[in-house]
Amino acid sequence: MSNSKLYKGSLTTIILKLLNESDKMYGYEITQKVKELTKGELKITEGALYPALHKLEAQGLLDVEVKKVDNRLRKYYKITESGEKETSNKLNELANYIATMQALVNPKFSLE
Amino acid sequence: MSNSKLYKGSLTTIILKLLNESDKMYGYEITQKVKELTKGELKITEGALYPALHKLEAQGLLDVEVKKVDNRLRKYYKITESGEKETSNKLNELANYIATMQALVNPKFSLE
DNA sequence: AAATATACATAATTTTCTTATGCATAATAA
DNA sequence: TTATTATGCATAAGAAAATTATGTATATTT
Repeated sequence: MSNSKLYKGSLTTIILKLLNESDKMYGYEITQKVKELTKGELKITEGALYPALHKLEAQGLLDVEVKKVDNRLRKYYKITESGEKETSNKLNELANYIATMQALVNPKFSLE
Repeated sequence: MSNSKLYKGSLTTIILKLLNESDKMYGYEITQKVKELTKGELKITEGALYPALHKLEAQGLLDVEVKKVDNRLRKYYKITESGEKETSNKLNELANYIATMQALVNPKFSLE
């Protein structure tokens, strides 16, 4: 993730959320989708993305399937059942974090 | 910062924002204020806080003044002029980050 | 023919945290 | 009265999660 420098820790949430919504995606596709959805605000770097995908796979949150398309390899990732649960956890954490930061930074929002 | 695990990079923004609002604060006071404002959601650890304060001071964003109160030392931090500018930058970045994440994670929010 | 896009991967480094430890005084609880 | 908790600062070791720099390879566009 570049062009934001901020708030490391959200990449996993982004990956899980995108894969939770689509049947399957491959790495490069994820980088393009994020660029599109954020109007270029967020650019996921490969150095961050691929290790993150490998870790999620190792944790059993994603399954992988390799396919050859146009003579090039693609590794399609698909969310598992426990990945779906973790997605929900991560999204809750994110919502909670945003609420917390707004309470801190914007006096108008107070918690509870 | 503990009890949240989330989103490294926000501590500096929090410190600057709090100091931008009050005349001066000391480290321990900041930890208590954050705990109070977030209803215990966010607990800033000393291991994160003090190095962060030292760095902000070294960058010229904060000034420091040592006082002895009740026979104990307190290091009061006060925001500088360039600290005020940086606060505004950081708050914009935060607002931008939140908008970006909502666009990614919540289909209802789209950028622009 | 050269540059850009597609597609994956890893290593070195940096940033920013957590955890652990250390020192010291004041206030409260057992 | 003694032990614990609170107040107050600090740093070192380690972990986590990025950035930056490479590397390989094919396809497409300029």
